[in-house]
Amino acid sequence: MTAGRVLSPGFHSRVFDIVRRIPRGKVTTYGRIAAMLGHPGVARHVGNALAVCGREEIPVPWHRVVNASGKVSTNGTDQRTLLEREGVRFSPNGAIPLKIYVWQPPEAE
DNA sequence: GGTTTGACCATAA
DNA sequence: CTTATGGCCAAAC
Repeated sequence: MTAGRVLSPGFHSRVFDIVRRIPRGKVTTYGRIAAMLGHPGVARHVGNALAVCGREEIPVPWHRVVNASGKVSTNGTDQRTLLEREGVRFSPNGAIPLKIYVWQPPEAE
């Protein structure tokens, strides 16, 4: 490889690819997606990518992605509504029990 | 091409 | 439980 300076060409695209693989009724966290991509510290970009996805109206189930606290980072109530609609139950404090609803990929590497 | 911005995360108090 | 702080790094300006 000539330069070898390729770290993440089109990071957003990779994020979308992961989010599309999330099955209905399951959720995942930003940091976890970042870890899947091989970058444990780029959780912020995962959220940023999804923000762009909403702006570009890209068909991605972004509502299935929450933060490490199990709460939605979006200000709107739409995300919670969509999740409950998929069968996800929220805790009294308004957070999701990740131990139950977190999506665990079949194969990790 | 440096500066600003984020749909975050871990830790501390 | 909440609030505050530092760090992480790509994309947009």
